Amino acid sequence: MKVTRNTTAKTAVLEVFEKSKTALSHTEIQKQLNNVCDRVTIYRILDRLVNDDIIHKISNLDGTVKYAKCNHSHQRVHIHNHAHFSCENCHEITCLETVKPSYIMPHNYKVNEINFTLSGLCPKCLNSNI
Amino acid sequence: MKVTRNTTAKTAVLEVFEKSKTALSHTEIQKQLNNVCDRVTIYRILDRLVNDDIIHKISNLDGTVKYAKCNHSHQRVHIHNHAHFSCENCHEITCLETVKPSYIMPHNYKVNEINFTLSGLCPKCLNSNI
DNA sequence: AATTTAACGCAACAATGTTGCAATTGATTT
DNA sequence: AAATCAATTGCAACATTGTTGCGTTAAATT
Repeated sequence: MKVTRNTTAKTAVLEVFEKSKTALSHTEIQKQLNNVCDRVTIYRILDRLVNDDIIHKISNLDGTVKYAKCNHSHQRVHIHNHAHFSCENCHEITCLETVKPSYIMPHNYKVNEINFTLSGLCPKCLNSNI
Repeated sequence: MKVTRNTTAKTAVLEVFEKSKTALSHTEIQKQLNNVCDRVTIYRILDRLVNDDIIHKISNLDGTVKYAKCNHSHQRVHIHNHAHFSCENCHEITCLETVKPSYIMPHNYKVNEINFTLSGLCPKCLNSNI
């Protein structure tokens, strides 16, 4: 098996995630990194972190892709089946770790993963009367 | 209010949707149209059809965007809150019109729209023992 | 048939993501 | 501490996807 290394670029990316309470796009991460590393390197780090189950990928309704740190606090095996909220006003994406949808599937489908994104107004924007 | 016109390009795009049982990406539509119109025109037609509530936009887990015809059969006012299934093997996306998730939201969020995508194996691929 | 303007084609651009390859550097071994 | 190995990086080049401006075309109405 491949050994993964703790490089300065990877550490820097992880710090950005640590500081952020919301999900981040590649571009947002790049801006915060301030030329710590190349654009391509960020893509590769994100790929690795997703593979290692350290972050997860979220694709938004408008087609944009964001990443967020996984919260492993309570589970041994991490499951990504929680919901995300996408604010139409500030465009922030937050994980709704407590929201787990229930649903009934037709027969003959094998479900491996679910993606549940709700959009509307987040508490912050709702309170400022948009 | 703007008047929308029935152009040959728009009719051709609608025919492609009519023939297809699954959701289609811009690229897939373009291939089926065989130079009926320009690439840009397809984008503009898709935008119009989404606005007119004739098709809906689905953004997939992997970041790809697809479109599918809306099924207005039983409702007056169309709601897009049904689930989609994305097959990991054949990459087809189908609407699961009957699947509607139930969930409980934290306070202070205003939900306008939901996107619920399940991925795994569709009946066709499940039966061929992948 | 004339008129109006929605829709179109084309070109050019912007954003996002990918790939190949030589150089670098983290981790391990000697 | 130096040598070794390969994971990781930077750079350049490319691919894909989506957008915008503008002059032209063609639906729909008069």
